[in-house]
Amino acid sequence: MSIIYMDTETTGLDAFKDKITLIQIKEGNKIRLVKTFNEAKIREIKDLLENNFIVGHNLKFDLKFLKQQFNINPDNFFDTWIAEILISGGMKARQRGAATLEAVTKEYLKIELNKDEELRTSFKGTDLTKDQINYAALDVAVLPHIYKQQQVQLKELGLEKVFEIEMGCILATVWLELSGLPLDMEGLKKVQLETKKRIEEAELNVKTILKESGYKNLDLSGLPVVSIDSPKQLLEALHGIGFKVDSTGDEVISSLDHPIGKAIKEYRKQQKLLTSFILKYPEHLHKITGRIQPDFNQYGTNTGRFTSSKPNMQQVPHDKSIRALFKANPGNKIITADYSQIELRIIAEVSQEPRFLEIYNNNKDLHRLTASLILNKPEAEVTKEERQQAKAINFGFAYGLGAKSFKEKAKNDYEIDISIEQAQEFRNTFFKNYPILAAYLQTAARTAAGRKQIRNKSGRIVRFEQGLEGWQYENMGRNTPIQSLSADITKNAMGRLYNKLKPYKAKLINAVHDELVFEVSQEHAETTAKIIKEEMEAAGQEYLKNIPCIVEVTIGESWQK
DNA sequence: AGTCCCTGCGCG
DNA sequence: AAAGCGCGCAGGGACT
Repeated sequence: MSIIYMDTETTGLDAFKDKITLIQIKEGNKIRLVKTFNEAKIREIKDLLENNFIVGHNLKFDLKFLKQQFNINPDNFFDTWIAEILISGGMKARQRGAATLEAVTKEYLKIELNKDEELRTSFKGTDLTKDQINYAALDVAVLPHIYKQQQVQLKELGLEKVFEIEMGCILATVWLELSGLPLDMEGLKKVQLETKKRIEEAELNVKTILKESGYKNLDLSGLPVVSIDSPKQLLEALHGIGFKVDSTGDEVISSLDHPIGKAIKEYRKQQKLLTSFILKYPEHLHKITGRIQPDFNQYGTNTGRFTSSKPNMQQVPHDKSIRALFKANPGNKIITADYSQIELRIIAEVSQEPRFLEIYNNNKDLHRLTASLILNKPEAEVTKEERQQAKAINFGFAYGLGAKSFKEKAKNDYEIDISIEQAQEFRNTFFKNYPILAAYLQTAARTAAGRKQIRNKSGRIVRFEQGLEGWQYENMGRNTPIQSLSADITKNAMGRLYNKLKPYKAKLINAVHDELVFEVSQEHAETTAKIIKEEMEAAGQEYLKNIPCIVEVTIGESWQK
């Protein structure tokens, strides 16, 4: 097997619509530019790429096109884009242009790549200019030097294992982006009408309250003249009924001891639902596939998490009416697979807090335990609401939430009014009952603040930006080892599942941090659900050595929570 | 008209 | 003295 350096030029960024116009291949000292694609040539390239080790920059892009257009499926590769971000400790994940081939070339070869926009987007025809040919050839010519130096870096930094996870995940990401999501347009139209009605009601409600509170600026029909969307106008209206507030921000609105507060919040909620979600999804239906085809960025955050955009499928509201819109095509089922409390299990694993370990090893409920400890009552008497509250406690306090913020959170999320003293008492009780966790968190926070970076259990390094306050590093130090390991587990699972689910023609339609969603034919639903559970759990169990990793799998007609 | 920043809010 | 972490996107407002 030899090393092949590869890049492609396309007519655009859409793997369904646009076409590959050029494949650049560097093998040994030869650079080949392939621009005609007859059957024999495709067979030859397929054979070459599928049976060798491919090095390329952001291979997701090329692999997506190669699969879609030519059914070429390389499976052994090194991605210099991911390597670069990994080596940077995730810093280059979010710095625009920091990990482009141009930037990486400059860093390792000290030369400027001619990446001017005009040239870059000019590969539409088959007759290439000299400039285009030079440009295209240079893209692969630089790769060996980058590859060699990155290999050394990955080794020196001890990043080989996590790099393997990343490489194993690339084809799963291609799979994810090519799959897309089905959207139930009929259902959507119904929800759209209902939501518009709710907005009208909420608007009328706000205006009626304004009027009844003595607001004077009325139109001919006797209703207040105000656009609730406009902070300026809304502020004026609030002044008009006697509130001496200086903004219409959420905190101000929430603190209004008046029915108008709730009314405005309801209006905003419904408005958000309509404009950010319901009206957006149809705009993203792809003309060719008839599905939503979001972008997924495999190294979207400094912690190694995916991000999703256009549309962001990681922020779909829990509302049943919205999730139900992602409905299986006829003859198919949707499989939703969730890691159960993965972050808290990771906290248990890395901290070795005995009470956490005991809970998970005996299949008990940590939120309930926390509630009972804090409220000082038997677990059996903990109500549903109290358990919900304890959930916020477990996450919040572990990651550095203070008493004051907890008080705010309790009010905003659960409409629970507690005093700051009570919040402080909760916090004290929490750490008193989980002393090993407390000790771990303190060490993690201090070490991270000192080093300004962490290394998690799979070896991933997360470096923090410079110039922050000490407490900020401490909070990142508490959270990052957990969040990043969770990301690694999910990526590990995705790689495994890409391989295991091949025979079943399942589609991976979404990836939401600790949740994977699939669409599969009815006949294979049970079998694939079983494999999904097994593989996801095995992927987690590689890191959770002392406690079980549990995945909850449901088969249904649509995406569900 | 396009860009940038801010706030607010959806998700993990 | 006090401070949970990680995202993307809509809308407003300021600016060019």
